[in-house]
Amino acid sequence: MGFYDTANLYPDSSIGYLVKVCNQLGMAHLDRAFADEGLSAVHWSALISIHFGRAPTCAALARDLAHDKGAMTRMIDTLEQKGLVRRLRNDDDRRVIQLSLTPEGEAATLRCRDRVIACWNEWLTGWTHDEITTLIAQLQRLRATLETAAPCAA
Amino acid sequence: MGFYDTANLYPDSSIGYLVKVCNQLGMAHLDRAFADEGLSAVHWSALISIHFGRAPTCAALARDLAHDKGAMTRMIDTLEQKGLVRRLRNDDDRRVIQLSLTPEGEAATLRCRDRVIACWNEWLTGWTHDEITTLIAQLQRLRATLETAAPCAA
DNA sequence: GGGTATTGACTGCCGATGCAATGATTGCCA
DNA sequence: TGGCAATCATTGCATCGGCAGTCAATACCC
Repeated sequence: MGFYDTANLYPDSSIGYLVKVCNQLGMAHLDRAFADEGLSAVHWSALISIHFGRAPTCAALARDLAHDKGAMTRMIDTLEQKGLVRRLRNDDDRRVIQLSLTPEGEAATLRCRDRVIACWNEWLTGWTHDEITTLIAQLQRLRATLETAAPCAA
Repeated sequence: MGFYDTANLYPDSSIGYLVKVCNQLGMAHLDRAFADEGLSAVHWSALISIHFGRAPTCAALARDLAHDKGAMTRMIDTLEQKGLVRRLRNDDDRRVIQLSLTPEGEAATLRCRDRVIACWNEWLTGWTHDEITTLIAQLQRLRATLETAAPCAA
């Protein structure tokens, strides 16, 4: 019925395994690319998310990156100490703390973005435009499913 | 020249971001699915890799999963304490410690595999066979690139 | 054969993550 | 209005991951 069965699920054919390995390798590369900025790839993903205004709060940021809420608080702590992120209490909803980039944070985010673009363009050398947009669309579809998925059936 | 430029790199179009989120969400789901076995998704990925004989040693396992070598030693420690994995010194190359699954480890690996199959078939509901094999092929291609990629150009 | 480089397993250290619980604030509903 | 649930940020705790360094065994090369 489904795609996978006990005869065809092995690491090289498993989307989960491939996604995990691609993620680990890509993040490790970017960690090194950002080392002289004192930032990690996870830091940058938070900065760029704030930059695009898709996560004005700590909780929204955690959801956007599928990250732990508690860990996110501490990550914001360090980014704030570095002078890259500002916290601002919201007066309409006093539970909320608005996040925004400082000018230094904005500058660092864009510097890192240029490196990310360079890396990915290098990694995607030889790919056609259609192949890339197809991959993006499929990953978006998968993300949407996983975000709304109920706990797996036993 | 490349696919990405400063005008089109935003989270929803970024392969890196999508891969990261899909990985985090998928692993979190599987962590919960394996909870009653006392295993995590990362544990299972190590077990299944040993099961398929693609990583007879600790170092090879770390490479196969793009995992840290030191962390892998400790992970094997816990899997050995749980009675799922055996360590056996190799007489031909005395640096190497052969890894193998115990019968209990084999059984737990297959039980978890069934759940992984169920989860992924559910998540891929509505996908055609071609869409899935296309995604797998693209991820394999990306993995191969990332495995051999030199540090990113600044 | 001998010296050097490489590989494999392991350890200490630091920082990061996941989970659960807390306190504060708001929304909802009888 | 009052009580209950939900949301937000934060924190403590245990665990895990990445990095660098150590020691032993092997491979390579002159």
